[in-house]
Amino acid sequence: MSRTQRSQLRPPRPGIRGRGIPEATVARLPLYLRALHALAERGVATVSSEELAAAAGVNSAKLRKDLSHLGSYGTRGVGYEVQYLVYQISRELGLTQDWAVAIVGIGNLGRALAHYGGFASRGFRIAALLDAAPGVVGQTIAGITVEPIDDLERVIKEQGVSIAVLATPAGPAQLVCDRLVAAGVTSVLNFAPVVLSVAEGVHVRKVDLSIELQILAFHEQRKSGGTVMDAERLVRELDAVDAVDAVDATEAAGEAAEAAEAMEGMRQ
Amino acid sequence: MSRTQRSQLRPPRPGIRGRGIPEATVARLPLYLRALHALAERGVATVSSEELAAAAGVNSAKLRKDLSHLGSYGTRGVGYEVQYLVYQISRELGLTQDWAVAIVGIGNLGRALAHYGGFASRGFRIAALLDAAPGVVGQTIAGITVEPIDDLERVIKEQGVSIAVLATPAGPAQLVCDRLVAAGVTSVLNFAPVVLSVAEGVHVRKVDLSIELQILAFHEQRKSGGTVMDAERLVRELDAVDAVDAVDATEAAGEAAEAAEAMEGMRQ
DNA sequence: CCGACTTTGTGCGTACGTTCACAAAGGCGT
DNA sequence: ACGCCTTTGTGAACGTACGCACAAAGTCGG
Ligand SMILES: NC(=O)c1ccc[n+]([C@@H]2O[C@H](COP(=O)([O-])OP(=O)(O)OC[C@H]3O[C@@H](n4cnc5c(N)ncnc54)[C@H](O)[C@@H]3O)[C@@H](O)[C@H]2O)c1
Ligand SMILES: NC(=O)c1ccc[n+]([C@@H]2O[C@H](COP(=O)([O-])OP(=O)(O)OC[C@H]3O[C@@H](n4cnc5c(N)ncnc54)[C@H](O)[C@@H]3O)[C@@H](O)[C@H]2O)c1
Repeated sequence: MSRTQRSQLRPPRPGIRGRGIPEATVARLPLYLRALHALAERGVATVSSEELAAAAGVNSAKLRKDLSHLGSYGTRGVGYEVQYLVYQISRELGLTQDWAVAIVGIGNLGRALAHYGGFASRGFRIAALLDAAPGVVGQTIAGITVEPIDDLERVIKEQGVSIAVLATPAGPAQLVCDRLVAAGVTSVLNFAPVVLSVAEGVHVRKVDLSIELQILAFHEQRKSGGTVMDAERLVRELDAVDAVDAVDATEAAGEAAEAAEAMEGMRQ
Repeated sequence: MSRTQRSQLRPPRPGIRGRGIPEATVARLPLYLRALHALAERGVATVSSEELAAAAGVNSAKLRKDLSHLGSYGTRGVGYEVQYLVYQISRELGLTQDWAVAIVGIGNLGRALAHYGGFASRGFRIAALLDAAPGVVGQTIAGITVEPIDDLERVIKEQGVSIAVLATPAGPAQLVCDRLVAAGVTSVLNFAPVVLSVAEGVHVRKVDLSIELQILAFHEQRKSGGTVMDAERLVRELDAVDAVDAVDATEAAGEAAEAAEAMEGMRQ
């Protein structure tokens, strides 16, 4: 058919020769790091992949594969040296240097973040707080004076901020983000419930509590809606549908587990 | 039915997961929902997958596939009816009913969450606040009185709480979680930097701001050394490296992609 | 120095997720 | 009534992630 030879069209760009660490792995490294810190504090010198994986709540094979992306840092028959591994992961994550972080939007959330001590201990220094409200600007929070948003560009540059936390309302978020990026910020942690669009090369991660709750609600509904997704029953119904081959077979199959059909009538 | 009469070619058997919606899709539905709400507020009646995808910041094919898991709710040549889609997604996510949510640990973060209005508007009713500190218990926050942690079981049951937000320090988190689950909670949104272990059937989602920052730092480190990460340039240089396959790649390439290689030598 | 034992690092099969591309569906103008 | 144009829904290719299972590598007691 006409659709085939695509594989030749694109010069294959396979894995960039080992250097690129999978995103999924990167997301787990902080987890390992935390577990390792806890072990180090307890004076543990050496840990096996099995133990560390248990502490981090992951499969041990996955942990080993993750670590193998950083290099061969384990000793067969023994495990990993805790201190050494802490250092290697820290280095890989860029935590051996200090990062200046700015928080923009010092409301309920921004305030809580500013007070939180868990950042400094990981190499993130809160270098500036910014807000637009006259009542907020000038306040001192956790030892830092809130600066006016008009000074954004100056503050970002003076402090060498490259990572910003965005905690303004949704409305001004994109605008503020644009200014941050223009001022030199290249990573944004966004709490505002909006999809930010940024230039290529700028990294945005979002934290959206509403979304998390909605995902939980989805699963919650599954649980309460009848018994726990009875697989047997579902199969039986699908088979029944196959046998009958009724008019709306597809739809019935699609909605087998529930009476969405009834809802259909509710529309409008 | 009025809607469709899909091709008879394919036996209606998408697999044993007739009703199972992929987790990745579930995670995006709230995003679509938010975009749809915004459209509805602007009075838009109909939207194409292309437009909606842009608003949600995803690929349009992905959006269509996601929606196709809910049913065939679009009209070819036209798009999706906004109101109808809002209803269908809401129903799928279980947002047509009200969920009673408890927040445990009313410190910096718990307080911010309690004050946040964005939950109620999505069908999440904050039904209880719980804390252990005598100074906090009895306070009224956002119209709700903080109850003592000793009353956890009673409160959870009285209010019919099935979703809890855990915002205590890391130390007591697992213990509190166990009590919550024992009292009937089956979904937990965890802010404490610990890996919670729960019985099967209980859903835990975690929000960890430190981890998010560390992931950003990782990417930030990759960028620094060059100016603004120019994707084209990077690819060109990587190709060069591949071709040469030598230890001494260009300096710029070394910084961008081969940094870890050099570090490799530093070990020991 | 050896052989038993432990644990790593990874090949491989499988499952899941993403994206492309297009036939089929349906509206709409004429 | 018809053909054009837009857009959906989905098959298929591709890519990424996961976890099992095991050979290789190393430790350690004797
Ligand atoms: N508080 C929560 O628990 C929570 C939960 C989920 C999401 N969020 C989101 O996080 C963001 C912040 O929430 P919040 O509860 O702190 O809101 P908030 O209203 O308490 O605080 C917002 C702060 O941003 C400031 N601000 C407004 N416009 C600004 C601008 N242009 N530049 C700089 N600062 C500006 C305001 O002065 C205010 O201090 C919101 O987008 C909210 O939707 C908050
Ligand atoms: N504040 C932040 O920005 C932030 C950021 C990332 C992570 N976190 C995490 O979120 C959690 C809460 O952070 P926070 O800043 O609000 O801390 P916090 O110390 O301000 O508040 C913790 C609250 O939990 C209460 N508490 C302690 N033990 C309890 C128990 N056994 N039962 C019930 N309540 C108990 C305390 O009385 C206190 O009110 C912590 O685990 C923290 O690591 C917070």
